[in-house]
Amino acid sequence: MVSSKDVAIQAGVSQATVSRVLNHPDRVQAKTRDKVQAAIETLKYVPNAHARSLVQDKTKLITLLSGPLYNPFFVETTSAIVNYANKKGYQVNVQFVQDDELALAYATAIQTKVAGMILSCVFLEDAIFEQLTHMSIPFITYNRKHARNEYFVEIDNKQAGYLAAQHLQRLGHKRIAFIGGSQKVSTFHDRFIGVKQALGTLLPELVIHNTADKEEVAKAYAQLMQLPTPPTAIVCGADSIALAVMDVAYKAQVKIPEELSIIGIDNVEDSRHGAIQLTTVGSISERNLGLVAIQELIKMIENEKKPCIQITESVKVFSRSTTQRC
Amino acid sequence: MVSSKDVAIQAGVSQATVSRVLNHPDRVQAKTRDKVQAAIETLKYVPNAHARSLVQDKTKLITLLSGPLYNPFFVETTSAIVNYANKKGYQVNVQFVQDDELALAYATAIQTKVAGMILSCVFLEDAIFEQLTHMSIPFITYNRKHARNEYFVEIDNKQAGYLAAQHLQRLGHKRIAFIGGSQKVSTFHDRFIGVKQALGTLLPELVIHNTADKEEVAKAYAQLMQLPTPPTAIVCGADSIALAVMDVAYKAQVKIPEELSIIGIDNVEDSRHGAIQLTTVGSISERNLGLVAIQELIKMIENEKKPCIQITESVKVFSRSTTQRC
DNA sequence: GCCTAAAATGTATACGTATTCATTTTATGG
DNA sequence: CCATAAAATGAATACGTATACATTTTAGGC
Repeated sequence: MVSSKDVAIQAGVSQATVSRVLNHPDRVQAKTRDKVQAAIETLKYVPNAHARSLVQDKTKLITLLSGPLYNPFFVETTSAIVNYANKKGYQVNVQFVQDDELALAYATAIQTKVAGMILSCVFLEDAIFEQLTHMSIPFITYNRKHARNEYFVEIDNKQAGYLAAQHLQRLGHKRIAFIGGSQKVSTFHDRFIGVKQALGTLLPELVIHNTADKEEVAKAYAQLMQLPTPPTAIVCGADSIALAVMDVAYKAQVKIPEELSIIGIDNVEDSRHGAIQLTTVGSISERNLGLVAIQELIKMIENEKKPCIQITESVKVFSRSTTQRC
Repeated sequence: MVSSKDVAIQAGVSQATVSRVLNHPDRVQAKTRDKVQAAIETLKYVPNAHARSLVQDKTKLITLLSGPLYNPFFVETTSAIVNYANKKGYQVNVQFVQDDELALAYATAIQTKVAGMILSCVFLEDAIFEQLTHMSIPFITYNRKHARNEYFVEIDNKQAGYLAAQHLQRLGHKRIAFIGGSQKVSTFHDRFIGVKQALGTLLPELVIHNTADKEEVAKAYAQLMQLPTPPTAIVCGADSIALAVMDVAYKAQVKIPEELSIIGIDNVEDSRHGAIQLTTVGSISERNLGLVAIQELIKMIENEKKPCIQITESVKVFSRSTTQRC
């Protein structure tokens, strides 16, 4: 490994000067600057980011703890986050964490001294909040939020659930089912509250929580459809769930929306596809939540101050082709 | 920031002992080990990965240079790569790089002393190869490969192109178009060669290269369909392109496959979706290319030896519902 | 040409860890 | 109980960089 010391020798200057050429080019004469640059080229020197961040006690590194990519929502947010951070000169350490491995993910993530952390996967009650605060690491959550109600970017989940259920109700549906994820996370928790607000009481047999991946959605779907009187419409707690439901429904030759109406929440890119045309609820501004979050995080990092961030985007129904009058 | 020195003081031992507790617990008495562990808990000490990698001259860090996530192929590979690497104790630095920003991506990626590098985005002729070799950084490419023909994992792209075109030909199609990406990358280059082998000469008006994102695909599609005699079938150089074509076709009320047959290459997960059912060409084993690549890379990193890796997976047609007899 | 201020460069040090080598403590066997 | 080997611990150092401080060089004004 070629170090700044090697460059210094090659250029006939001190190591400090090499460092200055890199960080404060204006503080060094043009002549010596050229000598050093030449030496850098010759030796193909590249500065060691670890040493740099060790001495400066800061890094250009951000850790992203995202949900799994089989959910297109996280595809879009991950993409936006990584690209924006890179543009701003930050490297991004990515992990796709399943809820049950969260603790491990935190542990490893914290070892790398990071400039900041951006996470989607937080439980309502989660110890990570204290830990990050204690280490004074700037952080922000997107999609989900913590019970402490600080530093988050989300859509109005209650309203989203409400509008989704209301949409089906207004189309005349009476037997409306709900398929969602864990109630331990704010997203599904709040969305379900919204659904209940719109519908009043839901029959327990028509409510399925804790589905995560495609297989579990398929199981949930099967369970609903083999009921004596199956639902005529389903509110899916997320577009990823809706897409999975559509998949199994199509494969079971069930016509959508003729035989079954489906509505999602998130308004992901995929839902707009000509072959999908999923009716869904999403933010009015159509801003990418990940992008909003990373922008806020970088502001926090670079301004060193932490005004409490609480962003909740208003939502509306995007009516497409997977719902129709009952 | 609390350091191992602080822990040492708290526990009444030397810093060296703290380090030993962390790295060679067997080399320290149970009693002192407990004292140190207690101190670690009390102070919430977490070791600094930068200092560690500085002194050891190695890291548990891998850089991934992936293609953009609007291509579902990269969604699947990124997911597999990151998850496997994490399981093996590596952090993954991710960048989604457009071909035109490749140089910048390399530059920043190299600064972080990494254990290895895994990249999809390489040009056939690309200086990165020499640079990585010079820095003796283990690396591997997936999807694309370099002209040097070393350290890659791919599918048999020529064969894939050949089979895709042949499939349409056997269905009786005469006017077959091709939409692909840059010919500077091995993937599209080879796939197009295969197409030509199967079809003999293609009319120049039916060949469109250099499409990257959705918009460009839409333009390409429009260009083809407003020809005096439009094609009856399209070979898409990648499933992502095929999906984009389907999107615009559906929105233009063009029936697939009745009015237009479409075949892709990659066999991504999305292509199996009930609402999509894209006919495509993909590896027989259906192994995730990214997974294969990361497994090989980690082997290289941990065995320190570098047998040349050249993996080309055989392919076949997955016939679904976007192609039919002309 | 000399004095002074300013600019440029060099020297020394710190960051937090792992490890080599030296030293101390413990265990073993007679 | 002592001699010796082995085990455990401590002291010192290196990794590559940035920077505060010291020193040298340059420029400016007379």
